[in-house]
Amino acid sequence: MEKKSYTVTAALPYANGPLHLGHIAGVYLPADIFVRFLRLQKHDVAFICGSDEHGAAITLRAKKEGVQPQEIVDKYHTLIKHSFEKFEISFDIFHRTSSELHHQYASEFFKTLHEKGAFEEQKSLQYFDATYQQFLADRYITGTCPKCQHPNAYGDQCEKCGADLSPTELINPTSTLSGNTPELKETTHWYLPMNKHEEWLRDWIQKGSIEGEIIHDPKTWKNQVVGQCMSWINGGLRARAMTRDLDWGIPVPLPNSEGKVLYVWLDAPIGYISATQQWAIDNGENWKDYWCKEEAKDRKLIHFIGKDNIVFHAIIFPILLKSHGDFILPENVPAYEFLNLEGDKFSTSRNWAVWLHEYLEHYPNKVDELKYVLTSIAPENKDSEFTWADFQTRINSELADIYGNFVNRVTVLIHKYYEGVIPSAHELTIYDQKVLSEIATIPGKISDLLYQYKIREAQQEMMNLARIGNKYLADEEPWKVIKSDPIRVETILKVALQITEKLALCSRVFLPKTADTLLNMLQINSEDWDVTESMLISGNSIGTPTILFEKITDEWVDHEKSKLITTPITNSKYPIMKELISFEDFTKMDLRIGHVIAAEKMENADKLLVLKVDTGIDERTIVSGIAKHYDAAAILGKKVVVLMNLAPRKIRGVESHGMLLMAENSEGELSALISDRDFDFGVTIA
RNA sequence: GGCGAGGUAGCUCAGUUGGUUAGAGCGCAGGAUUCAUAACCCUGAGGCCGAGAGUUCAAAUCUCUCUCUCGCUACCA
Repeated sequence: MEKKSYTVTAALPYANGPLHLGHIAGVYLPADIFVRFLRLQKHDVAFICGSDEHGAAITLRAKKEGVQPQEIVDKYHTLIKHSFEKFEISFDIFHRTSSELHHQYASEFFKTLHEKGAFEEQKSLQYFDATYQQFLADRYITGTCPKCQHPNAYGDQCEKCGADLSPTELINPTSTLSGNTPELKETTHWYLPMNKHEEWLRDWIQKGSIEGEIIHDPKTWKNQVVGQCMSWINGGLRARAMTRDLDWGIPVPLPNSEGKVLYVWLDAPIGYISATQQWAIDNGENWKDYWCKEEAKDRKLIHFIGKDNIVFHAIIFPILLKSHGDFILPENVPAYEFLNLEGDKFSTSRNWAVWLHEYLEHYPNKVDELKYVLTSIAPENKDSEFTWADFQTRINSELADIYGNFVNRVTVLIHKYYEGVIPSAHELTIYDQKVLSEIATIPGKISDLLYQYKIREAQQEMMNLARIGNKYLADEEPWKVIKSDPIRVETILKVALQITEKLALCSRVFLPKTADTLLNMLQINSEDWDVTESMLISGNSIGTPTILFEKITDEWVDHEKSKLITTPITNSKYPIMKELISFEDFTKMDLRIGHVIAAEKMENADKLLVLKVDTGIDERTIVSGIAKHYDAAAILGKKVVVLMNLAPRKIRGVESHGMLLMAENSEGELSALISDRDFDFGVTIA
């Protein structure tokens, strides 16, 4: 086999939130399977990733939470890194873009491009916050949407009507930094004139050729990748700014560029390179062997990404690499579609997600189970669907019943008949030979599929080994033959154990923990993918049978499903959202405006006021625990929101009929909810 | 709005350049079996291939129209 070398990258996760199953199924797990396979094929491979820690979203979040951006990225970098480790994603390095090395190299990269004339300087008018003395990124400006009049549209987009906006279109623009109206001021940015690159990109995407030389086969690229790239190119590429006015990121390494940083999408993919450099330093390698034309001539660069990242990896980054001049271009950009969850999109803001770190915390011994399920439903060609019921079915009736049970059958029989010692095979029947030659073809099939990035089908082939094994046992019936021909049974079980061996070897790619367990049991150790000769040694004893995969109970499924609705939104400042209620539940509440016509402090109680409230239909007594925030005089005469039909309750001897609604902040301070228009008391609220 | 990718069995998905009765796994039904995690093995039932029109001897596959989902839409990252 021809020896090849690979540099494999997985999209840098953005360090402002944890990872969920969608990220794993659509990028990291497929990449990891591919890389584990390449390593067993003895290819020279570097598997590179890291966290993406710059960009406006992080600074906005930091401001909102009242912390430094560094605190946020430190927190999520650590969380994400640990999750990957526990989930056994086998990166050679998981680096970060806030590192000094990355800052240095990204600056250098930018300078080289600048010296080669890859950028164009353009002046434009941009909003400037005079109080903070800085230009404002689009996300830092809010105002009224000119299309739908939504009062809180962002400078780039109105989240209500979905319109794409530019900051200058906003009515009454406001700086989110100071709350003041920003002023328009001239600023300079460095643009990448992508239009100049259309011609070679077209050839490269469609024919896989650069300057007439074929460097990859475009048929191996996914439809959606080629389709989307060609749509961009045919639509005409335009210059795109590669710098931003922001104080978080990599400073533009040029004179007169104070307050400007590299665009995070320029910075992030360079992170693949700087991460490789760090890894090379740590391991005595030369990073150029992994990236540069001269040194890495036959190396294949593969970017695993999600579909939202296609143009950046298949158009913009290649332009940067080619403009720089030293680099190889990606050989393929396998882009995965998205994973949905129980019929709905994964959503961080709505907290509709299964978080990897939580899963790993709750089920640290169920890593391979999750890998199996996510590989089975990997969104290779279209969006796919994760449900907990499906998770249960796949583990119980595939992993446990077919795979686990097969291994169990073989080991139990060997223990029963031979006290755990591997028997010798004698004369092979035609059927034995057929089975053995059939299983010998499986590694090759898996190999072909993996080179085409068809991981779900490849995993199916692994499962076929267990199916073949189960059928072999059913056909040969050693538990019957043992009574008439015990010698024959030795052969049968040896063959069955060879199927187990093959299964274990193939599992190294998909189910590494399970593979370790099995290979350990069989006392086999191999670093090669396709092992033609069995390495089982007759006379060795195998360990005691253990259950490989426990079944998933209905309780588990119910528990996980209920968590989806009630899990907290990841924002520590405010209490978590309560369980959803139906509209019918809501209509049960009778809310009205009431008028406080009398108020007095209850004796011998610090917190209580006894109020008399006119609700329009009656005058009632309400005891309210607000004395620390409102004295009697302050609340007297106010129009307040009253929950009318709360069951009456005696408080310190006085019966209270209803409840005053109050807002409460994290310090426990209260504010009465009052009507902002002068409606008469007695009106209902709905 | 424009562009890209999808819509195939109850579920999750395959279907190469148009070519017999449209496939797999799971689920379901029936049978067989007992070494095994009530597991395994065999058989079977399930599809107007999103809707409509067209090209063709022949369409899931090519063309057009419509519809639904997801993504991108150039300063979101």
